[in-house]
Amino acid sequence: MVKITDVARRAGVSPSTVSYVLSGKRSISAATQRRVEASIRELGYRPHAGARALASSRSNVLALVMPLRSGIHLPVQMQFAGAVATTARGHDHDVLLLTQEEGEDGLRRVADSALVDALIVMDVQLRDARAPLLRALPLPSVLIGFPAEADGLTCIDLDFTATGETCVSHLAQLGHRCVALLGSPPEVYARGTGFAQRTAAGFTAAARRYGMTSTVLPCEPTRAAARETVDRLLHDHPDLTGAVVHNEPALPLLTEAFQQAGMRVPEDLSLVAVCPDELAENAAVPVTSVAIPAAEVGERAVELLMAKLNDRPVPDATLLPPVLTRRASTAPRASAS
Amino acid sequence: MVKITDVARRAGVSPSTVSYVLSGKRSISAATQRRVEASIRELGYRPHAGARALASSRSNVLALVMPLRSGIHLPVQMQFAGAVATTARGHDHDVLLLTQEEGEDGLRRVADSALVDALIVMDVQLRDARAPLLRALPLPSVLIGFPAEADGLTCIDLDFTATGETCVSHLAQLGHRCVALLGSPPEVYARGTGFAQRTAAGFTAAARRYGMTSTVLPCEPTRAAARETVDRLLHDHPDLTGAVVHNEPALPLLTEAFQQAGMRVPEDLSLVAVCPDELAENAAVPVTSVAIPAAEVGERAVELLMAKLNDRPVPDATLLPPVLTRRASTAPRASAS
DNA sequence: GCCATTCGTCGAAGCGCTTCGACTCGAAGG
DNA sequence: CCTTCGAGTCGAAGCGCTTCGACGAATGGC
Repeated sequence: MVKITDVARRAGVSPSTVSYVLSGKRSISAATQRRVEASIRELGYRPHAGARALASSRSNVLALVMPLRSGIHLPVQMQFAGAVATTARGHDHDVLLLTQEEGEDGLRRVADSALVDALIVMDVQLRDARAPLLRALPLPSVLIGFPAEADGLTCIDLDFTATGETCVSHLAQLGHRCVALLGSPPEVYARGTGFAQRTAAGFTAAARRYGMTSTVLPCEPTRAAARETVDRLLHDHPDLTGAVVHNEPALPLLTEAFQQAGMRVPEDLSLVAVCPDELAENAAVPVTSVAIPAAEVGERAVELLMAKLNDRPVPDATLLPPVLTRRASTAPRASAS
Repeated sequence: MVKITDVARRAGVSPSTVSYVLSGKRSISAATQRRVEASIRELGYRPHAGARALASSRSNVLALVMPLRSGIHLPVQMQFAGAVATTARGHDHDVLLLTQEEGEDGLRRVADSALVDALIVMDVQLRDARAPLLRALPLPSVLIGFPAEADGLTCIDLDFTATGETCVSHLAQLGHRCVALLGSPPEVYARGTGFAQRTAAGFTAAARRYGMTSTVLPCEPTRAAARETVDRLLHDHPDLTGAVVHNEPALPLLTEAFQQAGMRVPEDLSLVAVCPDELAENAAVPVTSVAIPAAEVGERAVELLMAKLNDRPVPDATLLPPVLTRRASTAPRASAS
């Protein structure tokens, strides 16, 4: 194994000089710099991560806590993880994978043992037991999603309230007057997953503002539940012409259910989804949708963390604006039926 | 930060004794052991990972190289990653996430800097550029999948040859005489992804052995391609009564295409899939399938790595036997049509 | 009852790096 | 011309842990 003293000897300098070339923390003459860099290259030197961490008390590793229980749409998570890993590498950091299961102890463990410098926590619930812990830890962290009590924490997510509004607004502009939000299964709401509530709130508020009739219904991602939900919805609101689906796995099932109930998309019913673009594009009828900007969230999360690690100030809350892409599933309301 | 000397002082022993209690590398009297453990608990001591890595030249971290390009079925990957993380934790190791993109340099980097003790590489291709590197590295590694030249490497995967055979065998026992394998898109075969070839080989060999007529066709995961593939297949083999699908995203599309072509499942066509159980169970008609044992592969991969780290001998190749689960999509061939 | 072990513990020497103070040298300032 | 300063470099002191050899005490064999 080649070490810093080897590099130093070959370059005719002291180890500390090599270190300073590497870190840039002191000025080095151009000539020395060149010699040292050549020496590093020729020997294929790579600093020992442990030694570096010990001496500098920086491990250059971020922890990423992922919900490996399925449920949340996987592709979104993968995109997110990929963006985190890639962005972290761009800042000379690596990513340690922690599972949700490890819970608070896991966070404490990697923090106390100085395995990582900072934490990214995904799938944050409204009442998340990890929130107080993260506040107390000496390590910087970024949460994906917002707990009920977010002060003192740095959080980032798609702006779901605005997302609900955007969907309604799009339908309103097309002339729709009676709309519904088909959301996540009841247990997601019960679990207190903030985004579900927020979308519903934005949806309802915007509908009221536009003077539209609106309903919010949860929906299990099964064929039967989709069928039943749609039937009930159409029974209660026979003049329904617009629907927003915020439930990825149920999207195809609901589409199918609407069609079986005699509603053609988009002729009789305009459909907007909140889901990854990929899914919206590949549906039988491409669906107008607000994308989940997973990659951007991941990238921004890492940037926030890097800022915090370098004592740069960061905003407490980062809400990414929703972007609605029009596809074939929405159309102006048939003027007079 | 509480360190080993603090623990030692409070327990009335030397730091080395604390270290030996922690590692169990020397015998310690029960009384001392108890005092030290109490001291550790009371102070909430956690060894500094960097210091430990430096002194012991063991980081207790495994690298997991994941293909974050999508394509391969995501849920399978997630299950796999989850199993790796969980099993690693069971052996007191953590998992560092590397993306496929980082390629060989990434492997070299984490190896040379002693960031990790061992490597798990997913999505191995038949002609994988990383194979020679892994052979040369001083770190133990396990590959998920088999490269063409596998000697000197430790590999693990589902036994795809046996999988192809198992599917045929199941169909044969049900009386089918003319069967087809609908596989991955052509580019997967071209890329040299071993598992596709191996399934086809097992399938073809078994069909010959049973004296059955057999065909192998690739299929793109699009509605149009599925339609076309099925039409061609039925045109060329009008007496087809059994099909094996080894292409997760195309499974629903192919099922649909068969039905549109007038083949009811399982009355007219018995369908076997090679796919995660979850997918097979939730199809419109639950599909008889050979599961991809992602979790088991992940777990076994870590176990293999741990064995290698402890200088225990391990087999070069581990092939997990396929397990076929009967569901509603296969039935005896209609005796006389 | 004496020597040879074994058991349990300690002290000290690193592991490879960063960083702080100190030092040298040449340029700038009075 | 002497002082002051900054740029550039070095040496040494750790960072917190593991591990090796050594040592005293207890044990067992003869």
